[in-house]
Amino acid sequence: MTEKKDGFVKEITPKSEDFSQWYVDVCRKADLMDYAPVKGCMVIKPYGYSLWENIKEGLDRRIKATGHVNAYFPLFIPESYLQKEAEHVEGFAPEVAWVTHGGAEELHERLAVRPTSETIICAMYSRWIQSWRDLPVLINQWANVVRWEKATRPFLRTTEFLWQEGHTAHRTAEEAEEETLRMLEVYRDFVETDLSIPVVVGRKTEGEKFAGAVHTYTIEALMSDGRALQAATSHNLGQHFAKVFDITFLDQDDQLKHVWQTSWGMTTRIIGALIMVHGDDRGLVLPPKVAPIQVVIVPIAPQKERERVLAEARALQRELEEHLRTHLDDRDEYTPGWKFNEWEMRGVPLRIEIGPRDIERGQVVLVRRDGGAKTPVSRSGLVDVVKGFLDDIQKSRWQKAKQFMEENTRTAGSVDELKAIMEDKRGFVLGGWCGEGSCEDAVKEETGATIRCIPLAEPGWKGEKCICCGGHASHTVYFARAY
RNA sequence: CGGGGCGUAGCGCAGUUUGGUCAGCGCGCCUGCUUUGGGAGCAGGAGGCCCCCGGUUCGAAUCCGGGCGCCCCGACCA
Repeated sequence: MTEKKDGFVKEITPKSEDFSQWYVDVCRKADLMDYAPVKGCMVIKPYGYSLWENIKEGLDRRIKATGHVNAYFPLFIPESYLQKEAEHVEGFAPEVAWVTHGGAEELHERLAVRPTSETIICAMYSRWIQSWRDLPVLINQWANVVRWEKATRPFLRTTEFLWQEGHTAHRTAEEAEEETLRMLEVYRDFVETDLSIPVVVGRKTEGEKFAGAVHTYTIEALMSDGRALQAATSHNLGQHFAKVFDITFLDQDDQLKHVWQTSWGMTTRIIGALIMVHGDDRGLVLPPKVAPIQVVIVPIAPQKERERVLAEARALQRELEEHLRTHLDDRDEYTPGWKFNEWEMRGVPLRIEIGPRDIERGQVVLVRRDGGAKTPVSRSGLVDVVKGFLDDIQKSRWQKAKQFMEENTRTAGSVDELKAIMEDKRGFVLGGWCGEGSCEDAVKEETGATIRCIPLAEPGWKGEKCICCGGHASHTVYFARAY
């Protein structure tokens, strides 16, 4: 696997040869994660975790800017709590991990390791909320959750994963709906702006919505193998949980009422999306805004000039690190060429090479991860130039992904057409839908594609008839095979 | 839960068909010297419960039973 070609090392299975293997190779070669001893669990290694921290920071900032505060609820949920909301139990029961013993003693009531925190949080809200003056409650938590999955893949589906879950309670149905959409927009903005991943914004069908929700909104992204991935969801819970957990408040009109609730989340799965949207045959490609290292400096230091070059490289680093996440790779045991390949596999957006030749000319060489173009740049005023490059890389990631999504969004008038597209090209397919679950199921059975969402914005093409039954299409929806 | 693949040095693998100089290779690691603009070279060196348990046999990495684990692909989920 280590043979060279075009000067680049091939340690990664080409995408075109085996996409799944490519994905796993990138996860490992980019040093994002390692497999843990427990089935379906992984270690998020420092480089991967640093990426997650940057994602967290960008999203957390937006969550707080919309008036939410962070809190932390317990990992363990009494079984009886989980049982309260019928749809919710049914949805999560098959994948809950249970704690049955504390030390040697068997527990009187089993404890669920949270698969999501609606129930425990609602139980607390019912104690905290009494008056309309207590509303809205706008709380978010960053936590780990566990879902006992049968088939797992790094980042995309792991037994334990990290996420953020927002849980809010409101006075009116309208306010809850506004909140649900507000947070959907927060996700869209974050994913599109910081991750350069274009998404389709829409509502889930009854069959695809969250267990216990009135309805679920989603942002759906398209991976470079043509499969869709749900990047984040926002649920309008209505009063389902409020009723079973007895979350009531006395309103201004002296009436006792149930609150209206929402919940919304984004997970470490988004890292999988980042890999699959931007990565290439040489490895990871990271958008500068979330890259753990935005700029890596690789000194070209022949023995005789070693000290001189390193001194320059260090000066360069001091200058840049005030503004950017910078790393100087001054390891002596690797050659420059080795380092080039290494940092490219790890997706660092911009590399700066500095060697004796550059010092003579008062310049450095900038090399973009996307495209790999080498540009000599004057040493003076470098910070602004580098920032300009990073902005441009962020933008061009976006444009490339956007173009890919547009080119891979097709239309179908029948199940046969959809099926042909799914077998050949995949991607998003717009089609008419009558609104019946039976047609949704039949399409899935026949083509492997599910309804990813009913878009909120006009998709620019209208399906007149249901692609399945031929009846009147009440919606034009996005179909895709999904992760 | 179905289908496939795989467990031998830190990693990637060969060896298993046909039991016996079979504990091997590449990378990595350690020491030294020479090197440094796209994974450097030479020399020397360290490193093993061959996944686990049982059986067959004079003898098992290899054959037979039974476990366990991991990966991939499908169905369910973020």
